[in-house]
Amino acid sequence: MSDTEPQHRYTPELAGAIERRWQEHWQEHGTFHAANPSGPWAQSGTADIGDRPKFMLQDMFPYPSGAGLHVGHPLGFIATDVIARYQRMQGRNVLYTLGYDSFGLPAEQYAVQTGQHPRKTTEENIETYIGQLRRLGLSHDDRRAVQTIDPAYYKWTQWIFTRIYDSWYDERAGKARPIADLVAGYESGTVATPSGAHWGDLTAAERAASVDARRLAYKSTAPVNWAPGLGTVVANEEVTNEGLTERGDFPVFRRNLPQWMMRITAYADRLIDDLDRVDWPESVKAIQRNWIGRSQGAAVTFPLAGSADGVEVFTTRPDTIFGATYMVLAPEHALVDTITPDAWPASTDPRWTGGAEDPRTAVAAYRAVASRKSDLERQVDDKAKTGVFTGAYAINPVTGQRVPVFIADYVLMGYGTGAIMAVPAEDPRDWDFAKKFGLPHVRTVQPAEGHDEDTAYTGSGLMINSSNDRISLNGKDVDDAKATIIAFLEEHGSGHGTITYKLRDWLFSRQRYWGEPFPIVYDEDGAAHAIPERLLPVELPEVADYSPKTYDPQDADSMPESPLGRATEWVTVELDLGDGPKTYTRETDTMPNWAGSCWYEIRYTDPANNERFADRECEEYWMGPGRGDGEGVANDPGGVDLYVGGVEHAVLHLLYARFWHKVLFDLGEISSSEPFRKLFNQGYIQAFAFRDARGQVVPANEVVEEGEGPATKYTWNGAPVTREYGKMGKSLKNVVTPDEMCAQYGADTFRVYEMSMGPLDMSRPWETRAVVGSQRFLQRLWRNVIDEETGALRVVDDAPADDLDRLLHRTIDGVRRDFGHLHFHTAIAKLIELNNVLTRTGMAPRSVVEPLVQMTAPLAPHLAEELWRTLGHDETITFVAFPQADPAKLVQETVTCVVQVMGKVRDRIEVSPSIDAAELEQLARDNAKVLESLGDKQIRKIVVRAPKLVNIVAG
RNA sequence: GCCCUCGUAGCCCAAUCGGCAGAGGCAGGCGACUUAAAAUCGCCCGAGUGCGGGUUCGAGUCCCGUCGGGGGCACCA
Repeated sequence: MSDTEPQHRYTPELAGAIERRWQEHWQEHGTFHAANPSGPWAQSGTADIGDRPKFMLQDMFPYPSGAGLHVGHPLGFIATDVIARYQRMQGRNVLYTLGYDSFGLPAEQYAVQTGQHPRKTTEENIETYIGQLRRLGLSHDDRRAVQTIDPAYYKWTQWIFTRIYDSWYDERAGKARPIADLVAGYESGTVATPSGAHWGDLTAAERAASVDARRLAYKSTAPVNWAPGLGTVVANEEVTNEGLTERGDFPVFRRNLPQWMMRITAYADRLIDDLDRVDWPESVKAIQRNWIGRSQGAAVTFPLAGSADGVEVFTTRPDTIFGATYMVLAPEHALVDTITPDAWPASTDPRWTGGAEDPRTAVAAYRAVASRKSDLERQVDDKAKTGVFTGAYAINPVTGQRVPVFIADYVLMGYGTGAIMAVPAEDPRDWDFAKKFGLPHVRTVQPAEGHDEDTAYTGSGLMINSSNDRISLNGKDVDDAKATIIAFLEEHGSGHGTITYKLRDWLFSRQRYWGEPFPIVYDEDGAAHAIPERLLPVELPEVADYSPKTYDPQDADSMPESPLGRATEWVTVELDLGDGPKTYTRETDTMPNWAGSCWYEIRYTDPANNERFADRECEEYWMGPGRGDGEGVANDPGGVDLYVGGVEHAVLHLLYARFWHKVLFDLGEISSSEPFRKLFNQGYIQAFAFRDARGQVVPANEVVEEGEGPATKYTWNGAPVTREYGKMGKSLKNVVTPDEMCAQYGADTFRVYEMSMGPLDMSRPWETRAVVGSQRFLQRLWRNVIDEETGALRVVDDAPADDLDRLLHRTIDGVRRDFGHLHFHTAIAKLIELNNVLTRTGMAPRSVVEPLVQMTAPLAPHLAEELWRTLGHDETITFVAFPQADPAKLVQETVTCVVQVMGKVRDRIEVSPSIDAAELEQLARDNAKVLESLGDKQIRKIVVRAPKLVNIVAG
């Protein structure tokens, strides 16, 4: 076979050789090293920053799993590489690299399974990734490829933690400030202490507590998500809506445990409001807004019957307060103990008591059951409302009616005030509960015509049954009623308008080994102290057993236990924190794996810096507001010019990273107030999987396909199999790797194929047999430049034919536009089209071939470099200016004008592009085919869109 | 249940502002080259846009409804 093959054909073997050669060339020359404005790389690689504009782009850095990459993973990486290369050809200084997120649960679990140290497996996995990716020719600045497990990196992760720890959120200033300012505020009395006491009257411990209460990173005992099967607590964001952990699907229980938290809730408003300043997909903005869940309403206090105390509730429907016929507290609510009497009030409905002799027994029993329920179980018995009467009554502040107070787990402690006023007539959940417990309802909004009388009414309407001797809401619409009643409540001291959020503080502790240690030690009194910068990093110690203590997944009463707690020699440490050497105890929890990814984009700008997490000048150069694509944009927050990644990080990583970024901004450490100015979500490459009659997965690449369309039959070893569509993975036996593709076709072909499959943001199925199309394109391009038999240059210096020249400029114009919109698939189509014309004419003028090679360079860089060199250029094509379209050549000499009668095409005429409407109309009126189809019909109207269309309306 | 997306040829996908439904690729067919096959080259084939309404001179595109795929949220008061 190979004897007959032309010697200089662009075969996979030749492609592979070319690719390796250029990859070495780039490596050797530091071609992709980006210069910084200051520091060691102020002059770098091929150039200094000069007065070139900058462009910073990146992928969401990968978490290297043991399985290596399949063809779906590099999709985003290839896309960003195309953009990076395109931007370089536009003359921009481009910051583009790829680091590794490498602390965290999966690495640890994998290490536990294989009995190896997580560092070893993690580093091996990273090596595998680097090897696989190197083969693709990605133009990363490899000097900037940070790894979160590197102590030189996590030193600064820990340092940022201490900065957050040493900060508080000043609501009046609307930003974070150093903790010293808080102490000064407490001292001067301009900031009230939590207890309201004078600073001077507080003991040292009370003062410390007052400061701790305001820190942005704080330790507290609060209900957290405890997953016994995982042996650690997890953040709210890491619990799926089934109430299972995102990693491993373990049940989650609510437990009160002392844990480190991040006060992300202080930033709720800014995290929502600043979404208006970034260029992100609306869907991701919607997800974040929804997650933060800002809702406007009122806090209303219901006095307790026979007591001076009251219960504060949060409601978004204060207008319905006249219909509040009972109240519900969350089972964990602090007031429950104080309000619950010893005995049931006279004539208590037996349905309310849970069968208990007295309220205290009923409440205790209900609380026990509720606390043992995992989130999953709460989901499962969904609509069935449960609860018990506390024995206490409150007073509806507008009706004066006594209303019974219940506890029920459909009210959550973590939201609002953990207490509600229940309005069965206007809330379906309250309706269900009221129905079950025989509680009354009063309609306060007139339901719309035809409303089912046996349900709550949540629609709009006019208020009814809502008046007392001081106020009447009757006849008002809902919005008007809300405003009126809030004003009334405020006037009478019973309530006020307020805003509540679904977002809760970020649970930052993990009882795991494989994470950043906290830079925190405790003194003999148990008070926490931050480790000063000079003693960072706090390195992760070696331990004999790094696996966490896990439990039966259902064992709700188990307690988390950190692996670092076993490193006894490490835990006890003597330090001088400024007041002489003392013995301290280290924090043994570690940070969640999100910590390292909260600020890596900043580190990319100056990764070799040992003095600072990033030089201020570097951060400002690459990420500052009004720079790069933010130039000329009003209110630009700065940040990475383009960030590409999957939508699955919409709340986790992207919310946390924004939060840290804003804290650093507030503290004056950085100039940008958002980390990622523009976000793009790439789609996924999915794959078909096949199962036999027993439901067993069979290898997808051995399945035979016959027939077309709905009649297609799939067989494996002659037996019919069924097809399904889903993720690529080992268990589905449908994995295709980039390594296979590079071996079979070459990296350039693989890159072009991935980019040509469809729009980047859409998911699509992988189809190996279609890859050959991309190979044919590159092969034809090669053949247009180089004689396959002799290896000689085939290009001629003749001027191209006029129509070829025009096509070239249309192509340049279109490709530029497509690259700008990340529409690589249409750009490739245009390049193929131009190349096919060259193939067909059999003659390749240099003035067409060179721009074609240049335009192909971002997509198939190795091939382009090789052809560029063959064309006689010594320099890398990397920085050669991208072709410019000549506007004069974009203007067509003639345009085909469509002549329609009643919207139907009747004729096409060639006209000048500059033809005026009147002239075109006349041409259409006189057109023979038009006259024919018009017959004797009257012309009613003529729509002229010169020069492309005329539509004659007749009747 | 609510929200967001996508439905165009056998398959993957194009179609600026509403203006000729087709740029490109795969598969398929025919031909050239070949002893033959593969590869290569040339030519060809193909849908009225999931379905039903509406707006408009004109709808794949806008609006309403509906069905199907994918994703997010869900006792959040």
